[in-house]
Amino acid sequence: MQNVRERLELFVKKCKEIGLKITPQRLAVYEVLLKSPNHPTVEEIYEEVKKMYPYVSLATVYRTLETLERIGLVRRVCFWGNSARYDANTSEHHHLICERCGKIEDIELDDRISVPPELKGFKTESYSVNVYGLCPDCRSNLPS
Amino acid sequence: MQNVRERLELFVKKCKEIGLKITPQRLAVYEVLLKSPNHPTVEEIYEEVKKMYPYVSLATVYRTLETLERIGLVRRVCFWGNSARYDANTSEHHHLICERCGKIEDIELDDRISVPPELKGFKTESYSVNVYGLCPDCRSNLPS
DNA sequence: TTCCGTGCAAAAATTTTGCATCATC
DNA sequence: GATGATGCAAAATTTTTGCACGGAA
Repeated sequence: MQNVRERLELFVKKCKEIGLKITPQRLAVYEVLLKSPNHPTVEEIYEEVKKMYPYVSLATVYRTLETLERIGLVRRVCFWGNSARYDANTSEHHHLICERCGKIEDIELDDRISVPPELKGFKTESYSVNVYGLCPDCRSNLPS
Repeated sequence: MQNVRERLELFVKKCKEIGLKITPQRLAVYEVLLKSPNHPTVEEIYEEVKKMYPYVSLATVYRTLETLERIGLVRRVCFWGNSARYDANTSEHHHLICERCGKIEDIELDDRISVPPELKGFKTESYSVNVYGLCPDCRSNLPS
């Protein structure tokens, strides 16, 4: 989490390279995502950004997320439920997903998978593993 | 694909066990999913089901998918884009996803990952690997 | 006959878009 | 000052829900 500042600076640098303007809203959205331990929905990101910029628009959040995704700083992860979730950790990493409530946590795995550079005509670039299961809360409240 | 019949029979059996009624709409939705080589959106499933049952309602498709998911016959896979996609292959298997257009294909991987039965308090049950890359079409039409 | 499931339509939730204004470069 | 980003509101899309009717058990 200490590298939030660094990563924001990288973001600024990248924006300048590409010719994107650096606005407080963009920085705020990315910062929220960087500081978020889980994988927030758009609505959650919006609520958080509003704490800093009360007049921000939800449309701006959507547009910013789209931009961040396009330049590769954020990845859309939508495993469960109806709304997309976002993740600022775009490095190779993995997820633990509760099949019951949809909770998502990042995990480390010891094993590696070797993916061929080309598969079914696709040029492969990265992979991520989703582990499904039941979270502690759902294990205790098992009804149904 | 030859086991569509078997799997429909399993479905019927499962419904009887649980006390769910067997309706033509349910069978049709599941059949469409079983025969689908890719991962259709709800709308696509609806269109396909309508070919057999022109008066079927979209709400029924949504409700049926929810039911199928609940009894474990179908999994929601929503890697990209805005709408959920469904997959009748609930066994351990993996996906190849185009980062540009969202195309999804099932793949086989030689490597296995050993997942501990318990992880961060979660009781783990299964996993799946998503490989990201560029599909053949997107590789040729590369304009960014 | 008894319920569960369906269809329809309306409502709710989510995402996108048009346009005038504002801020960054 | 030029251009791109924002805010607002409206539109489009996707998903859920209420309720009366119909069909499966």
